[in-house]
Amino acid sequence: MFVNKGGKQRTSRAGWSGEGEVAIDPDYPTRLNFYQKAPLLEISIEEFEQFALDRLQVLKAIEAAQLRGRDEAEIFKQVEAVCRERMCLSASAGSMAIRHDERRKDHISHFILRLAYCRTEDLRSWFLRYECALFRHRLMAVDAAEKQRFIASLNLGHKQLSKKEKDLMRTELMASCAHIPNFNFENESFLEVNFEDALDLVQHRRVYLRNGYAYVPAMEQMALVIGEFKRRLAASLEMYAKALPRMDEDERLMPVLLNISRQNTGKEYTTDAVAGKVTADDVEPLSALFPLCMSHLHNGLRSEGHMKHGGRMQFGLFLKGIGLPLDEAIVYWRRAFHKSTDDEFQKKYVYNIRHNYGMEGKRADYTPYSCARIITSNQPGAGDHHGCPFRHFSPDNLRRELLVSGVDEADVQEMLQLVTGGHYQVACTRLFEVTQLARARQQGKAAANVASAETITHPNHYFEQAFNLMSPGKQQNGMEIESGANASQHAIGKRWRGSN
RNA sequence: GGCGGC
DNA sequence: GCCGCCAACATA
Ligand code: SF4
Repeated sequence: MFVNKGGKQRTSRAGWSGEGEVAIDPDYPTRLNFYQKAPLLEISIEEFEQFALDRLQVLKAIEAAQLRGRDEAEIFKQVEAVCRERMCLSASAGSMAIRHDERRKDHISHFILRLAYCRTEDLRSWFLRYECALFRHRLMAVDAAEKQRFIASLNLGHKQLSKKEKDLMRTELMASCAHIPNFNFENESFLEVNFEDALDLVQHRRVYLRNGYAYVPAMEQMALVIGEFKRRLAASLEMYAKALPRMDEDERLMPVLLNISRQNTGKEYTTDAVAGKVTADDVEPLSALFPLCMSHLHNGLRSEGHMKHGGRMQFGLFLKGIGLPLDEAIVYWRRAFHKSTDDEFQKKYVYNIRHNYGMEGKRADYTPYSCARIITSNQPGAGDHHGCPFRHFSPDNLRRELLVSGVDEADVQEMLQLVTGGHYQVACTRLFEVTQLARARQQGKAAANVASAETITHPNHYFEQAFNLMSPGKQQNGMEIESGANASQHAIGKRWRGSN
C-alpha cells in the first residue's frame, strides 16, 4: 500500500474558515479523499456487499449520466442526486459520528471496488475512469475552503512562484494563458510543478514549459489534483492486480469480489423468445455461446479496445440480434472502446449505432448479417477482424484459432477438410457440435438428445441454438455452476431463476 | 468503410 | 475540421 507522505495532516488553520465551528474528524478531515491508506476491514458481510453495491451504483450512474446528459450542468445534477441517495457525504449536517460513518463507507467501498476491479485491464480502466469522474464531481461540489484544506493536506509539492520569478517569465506565462477568457496576469499566481505531473495540461498546450517544469496558473490546479489522483489510483490498481493471484486461493473473499465486478443494476430478466433482454454486462458471459466469427471479433475488441468499421457492423448487428437493446449497446460499446474519449466516442460512433437500431435517418431496423453475406461480401483487410474465419482465415490461422477454442486435433482436421471443399457453414456446424452440443450432453441437457445439429445459416441462429441447449434441461436444479463452469452459465442461471 | 453536405 | 446517411433479410 502507498505510504502517505502527508500523513500528519491535521487541522491546520482551516477551522477558522468555511465550516466555522464544525469539529474536524481526525480520520476524515474532509469529504475528499485520495484513498492512500486502506481501511481496517472490521465489517459484516452484509455491510461489505451493501457498501460495494452502493458505490457501484454511483459509478454506473455517472457512466449513464455522461452518456445521456446533454450538458455539464445536467450531468452534475444527475450525479449529485445519485450520490446523495447512495453515498451521501455531509459537510456539516448531523453529528460528527454520522459524518464519520458516511466517510468510512466512502473509504471502504472504494477499496472493495478497487480490489474487485483490479483483475483485468477492462475492469481497471472502467473503474479508473469513473472513480476519477466521481472525484472530480466532488471536487467541484465542495466549498472552496474545504477544497483548499484538502489540497494543502496532500503536499503535492506545488511550489508557488514568487513575484520576482513570475515577472521574469512574464511574457511566456502570459502567452500560455492566452486561451483563458479574461485573464488577469497580476492577480493570478503560478505554480511550478514537475512537467510529468501536468501532462494533461501540457498536451493541450495550456502551460508554459521550461527545463522539466510546467508553470500552471493557480486556477488550473484542480486539473493537477485530478491528474494526480488518477496516476496514483492507476498505479495502485496495477499493484493490486499483481498481488491478487496470491490471495486468490485461501481467501473466501474472491467469490464475493467476482460477484461484485459482474453485478448489474439489478434488472430483472424475462425469458421470452431467446435470451430475453440482454444488458451490456451480459455480453461477456454470453460470448461463450457465440459462433467463431463473433467470438473472434469479441476477442479482438477486448484486446485492442477498438474495432474497425466492418467489424462494428457485423458484431453490432449481431449483438442487437441476441437481444441487446439500444441503450445497452451504447453502454457496451462505450465501455469496450476504452481508449476513446467520451467526446470522440460520441462524435464518431453513437450516430452509427443508433442508425443500426433504426433510430436515425430512414429508420430501418437492420437485420444482422447472414453467413452467406459475411462469407461473400466485404473481405476483411489488414486490421480487420470481421468476416468468417472458416472462409477468410489462412488454414494455419484457422487451425490455431480452433485449437485455442479447445477443439481436438481430429475434429480440427475434419473442419479443415470441409473448408477446403468450400463448405464453410458445414465446418461451422461441426464446431457447434463438438463444442456447444458436446458440452450440453455432458451436462445431461434434455435438448442435447440429438445426433447432429442443423446446418448453421446465420450467426444468430448459431447463438440461439447454443442458448436453447442450456435452459430446457435443468436436471441438477440450478446447480450448474460446477468445476468446468464458465461465465455463460452464470448469466443463464440468472434467467432460469427469474423465469420460474 | 463508403457516399454526401458545409 | 465538423456533420448526416447508408448497409440487412435466417427464422419455426
Ligand atoms: S459460418 Fe456463419 S456463423 Fe459460422 S463463423 Fe462463418 S459466418 Fe460465422
